[in-house]
Amino acid sequence: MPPPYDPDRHGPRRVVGPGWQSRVADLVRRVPRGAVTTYGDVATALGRANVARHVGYALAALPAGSDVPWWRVVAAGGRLSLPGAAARDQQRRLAAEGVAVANGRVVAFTARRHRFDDRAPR
DNA sequence: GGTTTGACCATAA
DNA sequence: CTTATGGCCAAAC
Repeated sequence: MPPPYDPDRHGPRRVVGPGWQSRVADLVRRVPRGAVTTYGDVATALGRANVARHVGYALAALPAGSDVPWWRVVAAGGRLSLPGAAARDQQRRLAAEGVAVANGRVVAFTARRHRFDDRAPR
């Protein structure tokens, strides 16, 4: 039996059905070092352009120590939309791989934006 | 059932 | 550049 879900420790569990979490994770894993993508791009690549928010929820639920580079996912326009201290953590992680962030925005966002060439099945 | 809450987004002013 | 608004979806309450 899995332990009971604890929103305080795992964040909001807002998914778009079974498999959503892992499909988001698999896609984000493909974003290479030094590149970024957006919640909307991930949602679109998964065939659900209207559930960008749930991409964020899925990432928020990742276990600590996950191999998923969640910090490479930013909001539209290259903005960092994480609450409070988490945004600084994300900025630090991005900087560690050469992605500069200034005033809450990824510098040269368009150039660093990753394109999901092959789209995923619905 | 209804209301609130978000790691969102596009658009308008 | 900024804020405001409406739309969106699913879980929590």
